[in-house]
Amino acid sequence: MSDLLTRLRGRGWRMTSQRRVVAEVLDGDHVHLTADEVHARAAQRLPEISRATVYNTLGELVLLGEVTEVTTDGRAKRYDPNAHHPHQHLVCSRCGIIRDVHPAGDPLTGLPAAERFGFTVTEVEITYRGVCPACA
Amino acid sequence: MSDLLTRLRGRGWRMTSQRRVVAEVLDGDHVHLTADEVHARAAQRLPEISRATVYNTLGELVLLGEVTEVTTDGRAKRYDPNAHHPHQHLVCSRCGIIRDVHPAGDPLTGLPAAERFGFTVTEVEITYRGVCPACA
DNA sequence: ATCCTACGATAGACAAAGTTCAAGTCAAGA
DNA sequence: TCTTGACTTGAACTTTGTCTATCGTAGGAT
Repeated sequence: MSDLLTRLRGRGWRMTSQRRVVAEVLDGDHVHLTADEVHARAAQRLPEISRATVYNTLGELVLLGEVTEVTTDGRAKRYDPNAHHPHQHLVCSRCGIIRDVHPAGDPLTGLPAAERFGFTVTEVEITYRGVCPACA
Repeated sequence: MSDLLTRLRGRGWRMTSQRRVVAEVLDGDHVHLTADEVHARAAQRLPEISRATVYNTLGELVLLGEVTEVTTDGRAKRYDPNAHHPHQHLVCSRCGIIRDVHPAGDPLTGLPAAERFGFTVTEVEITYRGVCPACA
């Protein structure tokens, strides 16, 4: 994710220790942390980091398109750093574990013109639900 | 939705004025109210109804499969009474209006076995996003 | 290398959405 | 009509997120 840090600096981001730590916490695939979880992990490295800063930084990363928000359970939003690889989510109804998945074809084409009601449709968000092997 | 009332009574529901009013507020298609909106409308007919009762009743209706929860914006959950007619949602990114839509085919088949990671997948929830004619 | 200053961080108050609980009320069967 | 357990109430509480005034500092200017 050092990629991300250089990309952000290139966009005029002022680099602070707080922002660096938040970006590092979000490193990797299949990461779907809530804001509080990001804060907890960031605080392990930088104990004095505040909740407000974590929220601010996450919000900026979303605006920059580096991270996407995912709401799978109507509770806290989760932050998914895998924003440059379009994907959907598969969630276990029992334990809540989340997997990134890739449906066949372009999900947007599944919606016929007659069902678009004049909307200009640009995005699809799909959540598949079921029971994971561990819970079965 | 008097159907609903008789169905519920048949399932042993104790019929109270509060529950009746909540069920009546949720009558109709293309209804996507938040719990607070349900409470506000219910309170027009039954001023002393409490928030807790509205939450309890909505939760029971969801458990009974009569209503589904929809989260389109990461804010309050919305309650969709159209649970017996499988459908998905199309949301305007500007004004937030929600339309029920029906994609072609069974959305579950869009996820190849290789992408299921051993899950038993039973549900799909799709949110299409775009700009509605009024906002364009 | 040091200084400036605007941008970022902080703590704490605030707000929105939802849950819990003890006490009171009432639907429906006897 | 009586009884009883299921239902409702309101207030306090929790969780998640936002706002604001103040303080600190990254990074360009000197």
